[in-house]
Amino acid sequence: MIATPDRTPLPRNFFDRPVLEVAPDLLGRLLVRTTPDGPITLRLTEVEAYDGPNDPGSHAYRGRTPRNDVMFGPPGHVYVYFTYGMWHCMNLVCGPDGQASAVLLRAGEIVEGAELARKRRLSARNDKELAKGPARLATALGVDRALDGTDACASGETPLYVLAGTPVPSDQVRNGPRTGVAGDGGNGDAHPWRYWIANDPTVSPYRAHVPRRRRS
DNA sequence: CTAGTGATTCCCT
DNA sequence: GGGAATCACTAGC
Repeated sequence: MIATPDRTPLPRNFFDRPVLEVAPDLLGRLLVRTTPDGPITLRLTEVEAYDGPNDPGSHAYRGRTPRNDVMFGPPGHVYVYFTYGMWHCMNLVCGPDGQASAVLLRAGEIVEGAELARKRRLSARNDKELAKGPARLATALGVDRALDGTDACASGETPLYVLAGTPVPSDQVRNGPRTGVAGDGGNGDAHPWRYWIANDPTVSPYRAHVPRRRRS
């Protein structure tokens, strides 16, 4: 018997914890994007942790800038960045005000509003691909820098918020190295930054980081 | 399935 | 100036 997902918002103190504690706890939670045409709801299936000042792979590693400013603010807010000239990716800020850690939302399953997500993701061959990858996830939900700094703990009062949903039992959580991150030191290092739901078809495939060659 | 590469623009050095 | 927390597409196995 499947429990009905909990539609109460996650409280701010949920995010005011160490990022490696928050990240696996976000799996199975519901992200709601309200749009003029109706809500799009996504169940989180894959996330990745960035540990602020201690983490060479984090955007916050080299200090506060206009781009990463929201990461240094209070927990429970959305940090959106623009990358590769074309894409946006979204994070949820964790830890106390000033700490600058965050969880990148890498993939999810669209559980409501799939017809709206499909219009934004015309290249998706099936619904499993709608949010399979961090930029795809942001595209499917219509998230860009205009939503940078949104409070995700204020249900109904913001265009983007997180509900308790159904947390995933720890025996269904898998973890491993981050994907595609420069300065992550290759392999043997540190923490299991990336977390996903075992055998979930919406989880993005692993890709090792490849340094780009210069254009001729 | 895997591996390689072009697209395209912002931001920090 | 040049790298970037990616994607879509192609070729080849």
